[in-house]
This record gives sequence, C-alpha cells and structure tokens, in this order.
Amino acid sequence: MMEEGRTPKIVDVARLAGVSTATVSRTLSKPETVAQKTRDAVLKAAKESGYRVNLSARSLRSRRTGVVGVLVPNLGNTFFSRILAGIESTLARKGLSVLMVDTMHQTTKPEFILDYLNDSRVDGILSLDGSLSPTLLQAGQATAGLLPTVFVCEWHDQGNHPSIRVDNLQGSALAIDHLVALGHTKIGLINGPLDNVLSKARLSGALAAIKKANLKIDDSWQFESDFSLQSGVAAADSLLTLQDRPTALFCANDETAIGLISQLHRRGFYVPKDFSVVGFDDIDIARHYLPALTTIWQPRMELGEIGAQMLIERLENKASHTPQPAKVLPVELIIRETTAKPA
Amino acid sequence: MMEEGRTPKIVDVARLAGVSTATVSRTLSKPETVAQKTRDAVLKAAKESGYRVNLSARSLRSRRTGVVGVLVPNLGNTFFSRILAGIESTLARKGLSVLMVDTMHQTTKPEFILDYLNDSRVDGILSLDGSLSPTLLQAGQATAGLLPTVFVCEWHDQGNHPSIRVDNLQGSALAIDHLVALGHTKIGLINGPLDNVLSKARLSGALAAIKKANLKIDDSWQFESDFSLQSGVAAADSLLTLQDRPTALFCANDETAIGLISQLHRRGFYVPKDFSVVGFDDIDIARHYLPALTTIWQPRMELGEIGAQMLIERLENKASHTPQPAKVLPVELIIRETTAKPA
DNA sequence: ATTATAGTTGTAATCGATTACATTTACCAT
DNA sequence: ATGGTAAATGTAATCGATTACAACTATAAT
Repeated sequence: MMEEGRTPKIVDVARLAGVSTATVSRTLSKPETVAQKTRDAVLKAAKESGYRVNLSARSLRSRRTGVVGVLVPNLGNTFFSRILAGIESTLARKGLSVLMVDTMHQTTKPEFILDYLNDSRVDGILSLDGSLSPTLLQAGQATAGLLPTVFVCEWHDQGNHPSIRVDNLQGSALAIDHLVALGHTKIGLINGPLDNVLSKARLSGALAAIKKANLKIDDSWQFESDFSLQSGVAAADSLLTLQDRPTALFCANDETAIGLISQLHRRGFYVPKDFSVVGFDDIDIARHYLPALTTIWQPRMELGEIGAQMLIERLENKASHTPQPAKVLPVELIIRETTAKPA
Repeated sequence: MMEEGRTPKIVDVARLAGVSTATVSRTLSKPETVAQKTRDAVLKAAKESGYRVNLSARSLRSRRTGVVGVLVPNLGNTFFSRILAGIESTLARKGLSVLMVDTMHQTTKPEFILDYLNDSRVDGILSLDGSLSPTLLQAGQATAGLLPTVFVCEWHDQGNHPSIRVDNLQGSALAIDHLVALGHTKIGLINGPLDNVLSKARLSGALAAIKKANLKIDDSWQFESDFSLQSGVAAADSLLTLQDRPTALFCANDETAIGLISQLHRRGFYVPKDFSVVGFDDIDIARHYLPALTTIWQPRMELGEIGAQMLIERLENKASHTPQPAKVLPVELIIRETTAKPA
C-alpha cells in the first residue's frame, strides 16, 4: 500500500522492492541487464505503487526525449493521414512518440518552428514539408548540432538530408502517356506552387512526357494552384476563358482535380465528355467522387513507415553520418472515370 | 562570443549578462518582475549566446510541461482539421503546444493512451473522443490527480468534465424538417456507431423530429455506419436490398453520405432524383461534391477555440473546480443539391 | 534621521530520474 | 582452495532549469 496524496517516485519503488534506484531504472529501460528474479520484484513493486516515470527527469538526465517532430504542410489534406499512420506505428514500435506540427496552421514563421523544435523537445525530425530545409540548416549551424532529419514525400536539394519519396517523374509520365494513348493532343497542366519541389518534379516530368509524345503545350494551358480545392475552382474559371482549350488536364493533386471538375460542371462542362482529368495522390475520396477520379496512386503507408525507419536508424547509430541516397518508391496509374477519348 | 561545441546554459547567459541565474530565469518567464535595464542586458546576452531553454529541466522543476494532449478519433477525417486549427492557434497564444494523439491509429488500447498521457507529458487534455472518459476517470483515481480535461464535439455523461459541443438535436431536427418540408414521408437514417454520443444524440434528435412530423420510421430503414466512406457504401447496398425503401436518408456525417451517394450512383440510382440525402459536418469537399451535398454546418473553428479557452481557464485557476455546464453552439442547415421533392 | 515598504536581485535547495564507477556475488577453471 | 571473469547491484554525481527565502536597495512616511 502507498501512502496517499503523493505520486510514487523511483525511490518508493526501490524501497518497496528492496533494491536501489539504479536497479529500478535499469529494470525499466534495460531489463536484460537485471536478474530475472530482481526484475520481477521491481515490476511488481512498480505496478503495486502505480509508478509512472517522470519524463522530464528522464530526458533531462538521459538527453533523449523519445519524441520525433513531424512537420506537416497541411493537416487538412487527407493525403497526409495515411502517411502519418505509417510513421506513428513504426515509431511506436520503438517507444517513440510523435509531436505533430502543422507548418500551415502554426501561427508563426519558420524561425519559430525551429525555436520550438529544439533538441530538448525532440530527438529528430520527419519533415513532410520541403520548404523548411534551408532554415533548418541555418539553425543547425547556430546551435550545437543539427537535429537528425529525414524528409518524407517532399525533400530539399540543399543539405543532403536523407529522404524517402515517390517517383514523381514516373507519375507524371504515366498520367501524360495515358492521356496521349487516349488520343489527346492538347494537354493542359494545373501545376502546384512553383516553389514546391513536388510541383517542380511533376511539372518537369509532364513536360518531358509531352515532348516525348511530340506534342506542343501552349503556355496558356498551364495554371498554377496551391493544392487546394479552391485553386482547382479558380483554374477551371481561367481555363474556360480560353478560346483554344486543351482537352485534357493533369492536376497537381487530387484536391485540385476535384475543385476543377466541380467548377467545370457548374459551368456546364462535363468530365470526361468535355475534358479528361487526371489527379495525383489517390486520396480516399478519389474513388468515391462522381465521376471517380483517374489518378496516380502513391504508397502512402510505406512512405511513412520507411521514413520513420530511416530516422530510427539515424538516431540509433549517431556515429555514421554516411549520407544515404534518397529512396524512391514507384507509383501506379489508377484509371477510373475522369478520362476518356477526346470528343 | 561563445566557446564552440557546447550549447549555452542558463549560467552562461547569467555570466555574460553579469547577473544570477535566477534573474535570467525570471527575465524569461516573469519579465515584469525584473528591472527594465537588467532585462535588456539579459535578453541581449541570451540572444548573443544563442541560448535555448532546456525544456526538460524547466518542466522537471516547475511541474508544468506547456503541452496539451489532443485526442482525435481519426485524423484521416478532414472534419477535425479546422477544429485543430482553432485549438492550435488559441493554445499557441498562451505559449502552449499540442501533442496530438490519434486514438484510432494509436496501435494500442485506452490504458496505453493514459499511460502515455501522464502528467509529466501534458498539463491537460482536450478530447475529441468521447469514448475515453470512463478510463480517464479510473486512471485519475489510480494516480494522484486527474488531468484537467475538456471535451470538444464529443463528450461523456459520466464524470462532469466541461465540454463544448454543437446542438446535435437541433441539427437532426433541421435536417429532418427540411426533408419533411420537401414532402418526404419515408425517411431513413444512416446512423453512426451506436456507442458514440454524437450518433446517439443525432439519432434521438432525428427520431423526435420524425415523430413530431407524425411520420413513422420502419426499423429496416435504419442502418449503422462507422462514419467512414466505406460504411456509406455498405449502407447503400443494404438499402437497395429493401422492397419498401425510404425516399430520403439522413446520414451520420458527410463521409458516410458521400460513400452512400457514390455507391447508389454505381448501382444506377441517382441523388436527388431517386433519393434525397443529407449529411452532417459540412466538410470542405461537401460543396465540391457532385451533386453538392446538403448538410449541417458546424462552427468548427469556434469549437476548437472555445474548447482550448476553457482548458486554459482550468489550467490557470486550478483552485476553482466549479463544474462548468456544457457549452452548446448552434448549427446551420446548408441546402445544396442532394435534396429534392420525392419522385 | 529612522523606519517601513516595495521592488530587485542573489544563494542555494530542489525537481526525479539516469549512469559512471565501484563493489559485491556467482561461477568456473586451475 | 584460489584466482579470474562476468554478471548483478549499489552509491552518489549529474542533467539544467525554477523558486523559496534571504538580502539588499531605493523611496516614502514619520
């Protein structure tokens, strides 16, 4: 029995089990170094007393937090949720937990994020946001050491952080080739933000594929979006102002594609009758949209799992700083109902 | 200039500014108790040395973490993202940060979540998941004190935790009344999980409204879902096996409604021609769906803001345990394209 | 001039674990 | 029996801040 009114500390457990605090500590973190019999006694005492380790004390002394910061550009986009699931389950298996930071919501600027994610809060960073790298690097120079960082999905060319991503060029090529095979010769692009690495990769992949098919692309057939539903709507309006319109559109992501299709529809143009549309990501709702969205599927769970695994490896052997090459996973074209032969 | 290779600690700043560590500490946390001149010197020294407070040391001593745990049933549902935005911005204004826990992804069971969210990790809890309350209470008895908890959206009848929610009964009534006004007399329900407080509230609101309109509801017109797209699909299939079918469906949430509409469509039944459908939540995509979804709008940002504010108040005056009554916000019916007069 | 008071600042104990190092125990080979 | 080695455990320093309390200063009131 414990005396009431005080949360038990490690000394209480030690006393109860008849051992030293060191032994209790070891039982909890390196059980294999403690004799079976002692271990049992300690665990019993810990359970009886309702002991919970004080995490602040632990990380103050051990210089580890057990927390990984995950930077997400926009939690509102469902694309990220399955990646997060992969990250979370992989980290949980190692006893690590996730501190999620929405770099869009976060009321503040990059410098704040770095101030926030200092090494007394997290042991490492998984960034799904490629735009933060330069600042991260700066901060790394300013303070003692750089936090181990792995980029997932997005990446940054400067600073050779390890990264796991998808073959965006291949994705674009699959999309364009599909449209070309259907007979489209006038293909437009709803690009993502032009400062985003994904957008840039997908754009250059698309342009390459268009060129390879010996097609031309009019500058007026390219529109800029910010990956949001709303920017798809805007793109539709811009598209319809054109005299000479493309017959097919390849979109930066599914949300943009849905916004686009939705607005085209409201303006009396139908997909795929009047326009073919291809998205990117295969978010959950893509298959349930009407018409169901033709899109590029990404192995989202795997991206999260592998990214987390890469970070774990960096955390475990801090010594080796061998700059791992970026890992790249393949994508797949999912043909549904938003693409057809041109009218 | 600092010597390299060592991250500066509070003593370094103190030395640099020519004051004691106590003064540095106070400058950083209670500036008003420090003379202007001293304050300036300390801040200058802190900046020059690139000092970052060690959060583990701080919370070990101060017994506060500055972190609020947010329990989310399913991050993959976009419904939550705007609530989270409201929570995050409100907490950030007070220097508090968010530790997000997806109670669905979390590989483990409630007892784990509580073990995880112990008071050395968070100062309080915002729960968007009503199912956890009983366990929370148990844990509160087992350990020293209960973590201050506020429920947002969902709630629990046991244990009078403060909560902020939406008028679910009113939402159901608005939906049903709308369908009745259109002339529907055979109204079916796609309910959420029957152990969920939201589902129960919405169901009883709907039944009351149906009764008030002097209509009957056949048991076979009620279907159970789990708020997912997939369960909407399943509901459509069940619905179509019926001989005597309702002409309108009120769904537990928008995702279910979209799954339902999508599958009805694939089976050759159209909305709103063959069936009228009303959702609940007004997620971002609702207005961009084809047909655009008639639904019940919730003040999501406000839910998050007020919930966070309520928790902040509890954290600030720990003394007053006056059990605040649940706050309830109104909802709105948004009429779009999925409802029409019965055929 | 003296005392009271409020405003600043410093000293040093403290939060609760981990872990380097020392010590003891157990076991085996000689 | 003896020495050597490995395994298990204990002692006490340590992580880096916060804060109770003491001490000092400046100003106002008497």
